[in-house]
Amino acid sequence: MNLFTGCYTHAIDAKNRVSVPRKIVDTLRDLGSPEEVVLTAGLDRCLFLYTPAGFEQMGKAVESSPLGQSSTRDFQRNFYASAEPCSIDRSGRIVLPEALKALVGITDRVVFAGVGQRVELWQPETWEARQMASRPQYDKQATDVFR
Amino acid sequence: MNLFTGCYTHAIDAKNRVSVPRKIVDTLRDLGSPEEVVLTAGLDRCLFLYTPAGFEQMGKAVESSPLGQSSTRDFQRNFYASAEPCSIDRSGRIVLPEALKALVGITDRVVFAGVGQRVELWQPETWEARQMASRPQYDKQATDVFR
DNA sequence: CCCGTGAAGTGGGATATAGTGGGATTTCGA
DNA sequence: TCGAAATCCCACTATATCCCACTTCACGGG
Repeated sequence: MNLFTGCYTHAIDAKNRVSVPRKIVDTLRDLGSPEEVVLTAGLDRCLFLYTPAGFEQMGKAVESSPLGQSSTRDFQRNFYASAEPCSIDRSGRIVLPEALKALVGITDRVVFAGVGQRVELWQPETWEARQMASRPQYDKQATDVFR
Repeated sequence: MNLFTGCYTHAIDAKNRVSVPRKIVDTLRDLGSPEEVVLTAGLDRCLFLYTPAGFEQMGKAVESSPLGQSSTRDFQRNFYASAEPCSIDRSGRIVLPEALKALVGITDRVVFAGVGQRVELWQPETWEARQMASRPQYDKQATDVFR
């Protein structure tokens, strides 16, 4: 399946390395990018992880927003300037850039959350809190989608 | 027939494996997915089981929502992060992810309930209670369903 | 009526691999 | 040329996966 799913918590070692969950790597392979990803500042205090192709496509959406608005320009700056390509080494790990770690408060462990077209990286505590807070609305919204 | 029906109770072993009822597997084969399914958090404290195709179709409804809304992002997170593809091994079993088991209180046995387009997985006691509670209103519910 | 056959569900041991840690080597800047 | 840092490479462990065997039950034939 070519969608990211599942939720996995992995440890970050002293060299800022973290294993990419096997299931995520499998999906990356299905998407044609088994060893290159792009990490960038996400929304709600997390990082977004895309395939290079997925990142470019997301970029198109950003481009099409009206440049006239200063908020658009600010967003573009964050989106592009904080983006970093990362390669997956032969033991299935990436190195988390220090700047991105600091940006979302990731310290020694990270949650990989598959979210369809993208993967999100969270500090475990932040992820937990966010899930707790949003779950009550989930059932309500879900009735429109499930059948 | 390409609709899921019937109700079966199976044991979960020490490795979190559970046999998929033969009748369910037959329907999966008719739907063109004899050995891959997607498990996800359902409604009313049960899990939903779909074919990969069925799951992706639901994803389409999710994709069309605006990423700009934080409620959309939260919904996507719940929907995708709680989903796991599972493969059916050669003895007809799947492994139930620990997180999903915990989410709906499944312990050592599970009820497979065929519900048309999907299959539901329940903790037996929860299933029983739900059936008990809703049975008396069956006739009344029918007025909402058939019209 | 009894036994043979096969399929469905279950249990357990052997093997593979995902995740992690640490040392060695290379690269880059001073 | 030297030192620090990043990268590469190998090793270990816990867990997941594969594979085989057993049991129970339904069915059918002798």
